[in-house]
Parts: sequence; C-alpha cells; structure tokens
Amino acid sequence: MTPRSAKPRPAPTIYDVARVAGVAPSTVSRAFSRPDRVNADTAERIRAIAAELGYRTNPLARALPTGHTSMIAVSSSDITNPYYFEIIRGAQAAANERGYTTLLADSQESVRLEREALERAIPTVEGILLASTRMSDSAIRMTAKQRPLIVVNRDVTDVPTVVTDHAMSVRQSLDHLVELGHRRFTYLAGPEAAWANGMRWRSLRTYAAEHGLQVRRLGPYPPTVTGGVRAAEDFRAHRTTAVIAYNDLVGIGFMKRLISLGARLPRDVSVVGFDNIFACELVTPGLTTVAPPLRTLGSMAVHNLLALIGGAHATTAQPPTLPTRLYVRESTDVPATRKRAWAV
Amino acid sequence: MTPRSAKPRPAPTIYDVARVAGVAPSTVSRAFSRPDRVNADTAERIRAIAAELGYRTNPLARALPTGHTSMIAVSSSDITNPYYFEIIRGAQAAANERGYTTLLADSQESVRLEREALERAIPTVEGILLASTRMSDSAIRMTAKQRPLIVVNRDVTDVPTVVTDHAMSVRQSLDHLVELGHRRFTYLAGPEAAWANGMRWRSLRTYAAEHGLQVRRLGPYPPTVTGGVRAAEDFRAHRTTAVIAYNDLVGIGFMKRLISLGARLPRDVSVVGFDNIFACELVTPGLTTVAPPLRTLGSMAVHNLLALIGGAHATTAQPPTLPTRLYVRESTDVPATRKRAWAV
DNA sequence: CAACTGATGGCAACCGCTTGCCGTCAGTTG
DNA sequence: CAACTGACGGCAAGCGGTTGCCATCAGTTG
Repeated sequence: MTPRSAKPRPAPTIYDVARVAGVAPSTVSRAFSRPDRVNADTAERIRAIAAELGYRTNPLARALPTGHTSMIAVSSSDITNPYYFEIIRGAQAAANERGYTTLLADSQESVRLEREALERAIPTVEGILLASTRMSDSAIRMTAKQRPLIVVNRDVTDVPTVVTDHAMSVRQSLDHLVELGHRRFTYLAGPEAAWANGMRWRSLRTYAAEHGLQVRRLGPYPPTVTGGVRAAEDFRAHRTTAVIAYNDLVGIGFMKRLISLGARLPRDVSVVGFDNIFACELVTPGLTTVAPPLRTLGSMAVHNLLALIGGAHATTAQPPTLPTRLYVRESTDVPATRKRAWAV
Repeated sequence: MTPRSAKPRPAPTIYDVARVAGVAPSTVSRAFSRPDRVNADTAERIRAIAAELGYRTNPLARALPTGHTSMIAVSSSDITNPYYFEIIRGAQAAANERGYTTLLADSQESVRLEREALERAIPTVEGILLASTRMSDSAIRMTAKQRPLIVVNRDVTDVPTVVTDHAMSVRQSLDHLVELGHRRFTYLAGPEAAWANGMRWRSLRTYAAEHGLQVRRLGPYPPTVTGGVRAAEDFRAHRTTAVIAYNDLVGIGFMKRLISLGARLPRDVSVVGFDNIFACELVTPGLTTVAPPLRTLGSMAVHNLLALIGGAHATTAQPPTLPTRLYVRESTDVPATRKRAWAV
C-alpha cells in the first residue's frame, strides 16, 4: 500500500516567496495584506513572483493571529426543503462576493445534530446565519453571545433578524382574490408554533376586517401535502369560493384531494399558497402563490451579518422586512356562478 | 457606535488549562490528542478542568502544524437541484459522523464560480467531493493532484468515483413496462454531454436487443420541464405505448403537455422517469420512476474519500456502483386496447 | 545494590502569517 | 548644512496547538 496518493509537494509559503524576491517574509505578507505599507514596485515584483510560484495565502495560518477566518456558518434545519435552499443560495452568493466561504450545517430536523454542527463550526467561523432553526429562542440568544448571529424569518428578541413582509404577502393574495370577485375565504392553518402561521392569520383577519370580508379558519394542519389532503376533507363541510393555504405544500395537497373528489379547479374553488416552491408550476392547475424574496433574504442576511462582524451595532443593520411578490397561475379564477358547481 | 456586540472574553486555551492544572501546555495537548501518552489520572484531571473552563480545542490552531483540518469540500453545480441535495445530505451525515465538517460550494452552474469556490476551499480542506460538476475531466484531474478527491456519478479516468448502476435502473423500468405488456418504447434523450444520458441509452438498446423489443430515440432535449414539453410535441408524430424519459423533469413536462393535448395517462401512454425527485408524487398522475440511492451515494463517497485521506490507495476504495430502486406510481399501466385511444 | 527500563511530563521548535516597533535613508526644511 | 520627517523594510514576538527529544523517577533485573 503506497502511503498516500495526493498532495505532492507542500504549497509555497511567504518564506519561499521572500527568498526568491530577496526580501523579508514580513514584506511579502504586507505586499498582500497592506499594499500601501510597501513600495508599489516592490509589491508588484513580489506579487509577480508569488503568482509564478503559485503562492496562495494560507487562510488557516492567517486566521490564527487575526481571528479572521473568512468563513460564516449557515445553519438550516432541512436543506431538502425547497423553501430554504434559495435562501442558502442567496447567502452563499453574497458571502462569496465579499470573499467569505460558507460552512453549511444541515441539521436534518434534529436539534441535537444542529447543536453539534454549530458547536463544531463556531470556533472556525466569524459569524452565524440561522436560515431555519429548531433551536429555542434562548438557545439562539446563547449562541449569539459567542459569535455575531443573524436569524432569517423568525422573530427572536434581542437578536438581529431579516424577515419577509407577511402582511404584504397576505394583502397581495387577497387583493388578487377580491379583484376576481371573491368575498368569503378559508385559511388552512399551519402549525401553531410556526411564527409565519400566526403572522399570516393575523394579517388575514386585519385585512378582512378592513375590507368587510369573511374569513374562516380550518386547522391547524401539518405543513405538508398530507396536511393539505386532510384540509380538503374538512373543507367539504365548510366551503368558500377561495382558499388561502398556509403554504404551497398544503395548497397542493388540498387541490389534489379536491380534484380527486370531483371538484373542478379553479372553477369551483380558487386556491393560493405561499412560498412559490418549484412544484407550483408542475402541478395542475399551477398554483397561484406569493413568493418571498428568498434570494434577497439570504443575501440581505449575509450583508447584515458581515456588517455585524465588521463591528456594526445590531441596530445599525438594514431594515429587516422584505417585500413579497404574487405569482398568478391557474389555480385562481373568478368564482363560479351561483349554480351549485360540484356536489359532495 | 459601540465597537462590536459579540465575542466577549476570548476562548480559553491549553495554556489556561495548563496553568490551572499545574502542568505544562504540552501535557494538556496530549491529554486530548494522545491520551495514552499521559498518565490516566492526570489526563482525567486535565479533562475535568478543561470542561469546567469550557475549553474546546481550536481546530484552526490544530490544523496549522498537522494539516488536519477535519473539513472536506462538497462541490455541487446546483444545490437547488432536487437531485443533488440528497447526495449532499448523505455526504454531510457521513462526514459529521466521522468528525468532519463539510464546506458546501454551490457553483450555480457557473464554471467560474465553481473554480473560485474550490480555489478558496482547497487550502482549508483535506479532501474534495464533487457531487456534480461542470469542470472538464482534465480540470478534475488537475484538482485531484492537490487534494484527495472523489467524484459522484461521473466517470473520469484516473479519478476515484462512486456511481449508480445505470444498467440496473434501466432494467428495472423496462422489466416493469414489459410486464405490463409494452413492447415498443421511446426514449426521450437528455443532453448529449451528460454521462448518464449515454449510459441510459446504451443500456436501453442492450436490453431491447436482448429481449427483442423496439426502442426508439427522440431528442436530445434539455433536462427540464420545457424539454419534456418539446418532447411531447415530437412524440405526437411517433407514438409508442411507453416512454422512458431522461429524467423526471422531462417526464413531467412530457406528461403535462400530453394531457393538455387531450391524452389520458397512463391509459394512452405509460411514462417512466429517472431520479425520483420530490415532485414525482405531486403531479397527476404520479410519475413512476427509478430512484438512485442518493443518500447512499453521498455517504459512500465520503467514506471512500476519508479512506483516501487516511492514506488508502485509490484502488482499495469500495466498489463504486450502487443499486437503484423502482418506484411505481400512476403514470404506468397496461397499454390501452388497440382501439385508437386519442387522436392528434 | 548498581545498572537498566519504561512511563510520564517538560522543553522548545515549529506550522504560516500578522503586526508593533525600530533602523535606515532619501528628501525637506530653515 | 544640520536637524527633521516620512516612506520603506526588517526583526521578532506572537496566534494555539503539536511533537521530537530529553530528564526524571519509580520499578525491574541480575
């Protein structure tokens, strides 16, 4: 068995460059990290030699004295959730752009795994981005004491956040439905504990009250396709012409079940979801939905986090509420004429 | 503006622990990294004190002299692709289990971004996992010279790989269709450059030849829903009772279009895809598909990579071809009786 | 009882880079 | 022309661990 197959010669260091250039290692270091601190010509010469030698500054070695690792941790409870990876992607793009590398910690819905991953990551990262977390508020505050931290789409007192504008998203979907002629609505609720669920329901009631509309609530249901199917069962006894689902998954399950029961959508019922997941345009009819600015959410979070790392006070961070956008597809239409459209 | 909000007192070091324990720093270090090299009682005492002080060994500092960073890079051309994140997840789980942290590099389909991300990651990682890459074979080999590397689902000479058993996946779907009574098939081809496309088509022909079946090829199409829609257009002029799509996305687009043209599935045409993406069970009819063992693919890749890092020779790595599994849903059924089922 | 041995702990160099501080030297200033 | 100034480079001390080597000492061995 040969010892090891890769990693031939060790990477060149500033000492190698220094020797070739005939200067002190500190000068090489400065040529890169403080170019103004060294003669322009010298710096240029050093850089040329470095390039030729294939020198790249070792981030580990740099991090040791400075604490500047150029890494941030992004923690997500579930990377397979279509809702999150756009956030992650936005975060990653923003981070890369600023010279930062992201350490992705997928906790697979397990609090223990999440803690472990974070625990492991903390010493090497400069900041933490909680894209979706199962941790308690207090655990989050605890973590925030160790590193600059920012949380996305969740409200934790004393911790900087970036969230979407839930009131706006509700307004957009209702404006749309009202314009089509709907007056009575059903909200298919998500998990009680979900912050977004409370926000949506409250906004919904406020809007309804302001516009003299009727809105009724069913649930709570799990935020899944199955949850939507169950909602459809319940819905049969309490119909309205329009339905607002907690999220797209619920909306899709709801439609699927209704169709299998013989309903014709959107003629009989108009449905709108939230999140604009990929599957919205794959199902039939395509699901009208409100899209949170996921990408922006992620990049904004990183910007604020980096500001925090840079020493900004939490309150100086940018306004944390981002606008949403309505995507109209085939699941919404004018309500059917009064004649009973479908039975049972 | 207050200077910075987080990071109060610096983390304790082995020096702090050593002082309290009344031993030399080297002894503290050994108490953790070489417990057999120090008296059991002493080690225990040190560990107790360390725990009390909240000492955690700084991975950066450790990495400097040893080169052992406990990090591996996972590069994916597109994390939003449902096909990849299960691989990533499997990889991440396996890595965590072995005490490794993963550095996720999402290149968003851009070769430049991928190169940059990798470039940045290389100095800090011990190994590289290419979950899906846009790099050329030679670029991959180049990178493999710098760090132990393993690539998933792609065949690159001289580079260790882990792939799914494409012949098997084709066999599974065709066995299923033949059993239902189909004899003539259409393959909706994916991108010419895609390794999997070639594998599938070849396996298909081999299988067809062996069983005396007819198989015809349409395409190539982009591996997307739109590609599937285009395929459906072409298909109208060349029908068969069964269709094998390059992947699920193509299959879904194909079905969608066919239905909108008035076909009734699976009565008129049976469709099977590859990959078993999430949307397969959301669409109507649910898409029968062959699932690659994504999770296993990821974890197996990490296991092999870690073996490589540990000094194993590339050839000692585990067998790299993983079995697939067929998921039967509603998109496949016995062929319609001879009477012309749908026109146009 | 003297020489030998293995277990244990300390010393100090080193990993690659950063940075405060000092020396040198050319260019200014009066 | 002497004193002063600022630009530029070098020196050396870290950053927090790891590890080869040596010293010590109790326990063995003959």
